[in-house]
Amino acid sequence: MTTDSPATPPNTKSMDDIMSLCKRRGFVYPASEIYGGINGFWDYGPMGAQLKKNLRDAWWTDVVMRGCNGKLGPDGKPVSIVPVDTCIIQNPKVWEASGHVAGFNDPMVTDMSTPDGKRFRADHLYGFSLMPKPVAENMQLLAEHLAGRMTIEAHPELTVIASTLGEALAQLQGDKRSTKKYTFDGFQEHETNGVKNLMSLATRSDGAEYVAMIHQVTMDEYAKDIEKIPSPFTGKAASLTPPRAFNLMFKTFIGATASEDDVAYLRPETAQGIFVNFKNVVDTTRVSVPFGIAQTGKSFRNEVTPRNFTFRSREFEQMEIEFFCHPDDAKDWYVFWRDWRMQWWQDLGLRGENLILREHDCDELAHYAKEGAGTSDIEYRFPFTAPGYGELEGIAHRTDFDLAQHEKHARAKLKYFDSTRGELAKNGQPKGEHYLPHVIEPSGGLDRGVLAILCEAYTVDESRPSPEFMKFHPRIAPIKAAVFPLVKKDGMPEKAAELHGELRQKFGHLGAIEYDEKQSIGKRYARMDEAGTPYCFTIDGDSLTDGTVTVRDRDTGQQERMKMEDVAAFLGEKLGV
RNA sequence: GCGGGUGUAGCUCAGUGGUAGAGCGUCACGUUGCCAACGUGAAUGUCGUCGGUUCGAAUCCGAUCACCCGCUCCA
Repeated sequence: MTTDSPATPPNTKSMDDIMSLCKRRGFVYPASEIYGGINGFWDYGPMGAQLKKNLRDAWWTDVVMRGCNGKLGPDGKPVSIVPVDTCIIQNPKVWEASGHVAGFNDPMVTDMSTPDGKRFRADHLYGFSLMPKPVAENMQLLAEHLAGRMTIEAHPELTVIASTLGEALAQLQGDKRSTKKYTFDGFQEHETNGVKNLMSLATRSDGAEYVAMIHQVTMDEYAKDIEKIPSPFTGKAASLTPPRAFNLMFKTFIGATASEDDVAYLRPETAQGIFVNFKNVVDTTRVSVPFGIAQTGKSFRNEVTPRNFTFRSREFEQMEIEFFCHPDDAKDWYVFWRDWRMQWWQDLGLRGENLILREHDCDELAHYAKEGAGTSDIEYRFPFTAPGYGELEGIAHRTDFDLAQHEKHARAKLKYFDSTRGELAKNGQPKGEHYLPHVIEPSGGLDRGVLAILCEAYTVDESRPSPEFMKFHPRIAPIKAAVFPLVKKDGMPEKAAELHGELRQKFGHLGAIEYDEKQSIGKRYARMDEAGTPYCFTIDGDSLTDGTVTVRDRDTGQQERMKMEDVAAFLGEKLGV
């Protein structure tokens, strides 16, 4: 970041206009639109599917096949990456080990008064309340209270975490804070409007009589009186966050009977498929640490609020690398990946100050990254986040958290034997070292990448005949080139069809090569501008006599003339092949 | 999850109780020798969905769904 340059204006492009173009030109459609759509899901049309494939291919080629495009790692050696393609559905124990199932399946409350922000299930909080006896004697009033139709001042004085009422009672009876001050004549269960409570007469040390109640803290009480509920850990009031349902995991059933015994989950990240195959890859493919395993694929999360076009959707595709290295080298590799991934996005056209690299502060680090060398985000300033930014890719030092978890839960030996380390033996060879590798995880969002590229490419220039156009980098443009006969006569269509066939044969594996003879030449150029086609080749009268064609550049509108036989070489160079 | 807004042709939108419209785009034919050219013609609508009020609903009422914005949330 430079400090003396003027502030970049926020991204002022209109998201409505971008979405409109995406629909009009077949980039993105609302999923199952003819049925009214479905919240949080989007489909890609012909243009979008090819754009997305081109981005995925660029990643696959540059990261996996070319090992960071040939850039040497911090150890001075070529970067080694191998791909896998693992299942969306894994053994449910995978997600127990990774922590995805246990912590985030139920409404959770976070206790901000504890140093580490303890989190517990909302329905596991039980409160101990006291009511003056005269009120309790009026059972009608009490019933109204229990049904939530009226409030009487009976906020819990004390809370505990328990999964049942009985467990709560046991805990409270062992808690000096209550037993020191009160004597009880025995708790009995009462049920009012389906709500079960334990109630007892209580006598305070000074002789005052109360009704004591142990009850589960209801959602209603959270909503109304959360400020007054004391922390179960510290006793402080006003320290609980409202219950939040983290229905992160998509649940499904294996087999036709669909019973609770057959529960499985759609993966919330591709990473775990890599971790559980770490040993397989090490044992079968002659890789050695440091090396990475890469995977692209769909993941699923029940987002709280899917929003902002495709930015936060419930089904999305990731491009993930888990890079395994010796713990001592983790810092170097973290820096390497962070910088190279930033460079990669820039090279695809996300230049300028709409793209930033942001190092996380300590307090926002994920649980698995606390001990690590750091986490950073590559963020893009989308029109809907401006002047803020939205995450495109996260680069995290995950330490050995995941491998350690799987080692424990699966009781598998995942330690790596590194024969290049350890003290030297008598013969001068290292003795080797067993260790659990640390992991640097560059995890990118493919759909978010596509969205960023769409937003970046969208350009309005009122001075052009076609003001609205898409400035895709040629490498990811879904249509690579178009061939036109200037007019539909005099043998021009035949000549153009010939060139079209040749280009399609040579470059069709990279993207579409279009042929268009409909309507005026200006309209055809405009159509291609809107689809983001970088080059248009036009056959005119001269083509028939001297074998030259014109090539028009999308961004400048400039034309130049070249020999027809040079067209393929020209386009190949522009596409970087 | 809460609050606000929007929903009519592929896109942008008009239509406030009485025949479903415009511009652009698309397609066809003609014209056209390089930048959304011109002429003629054509196709395209569960008016988001369901229900109610009414002789009659795109229009009024209710519910619901989707999208947008703000809050919240996002290991």
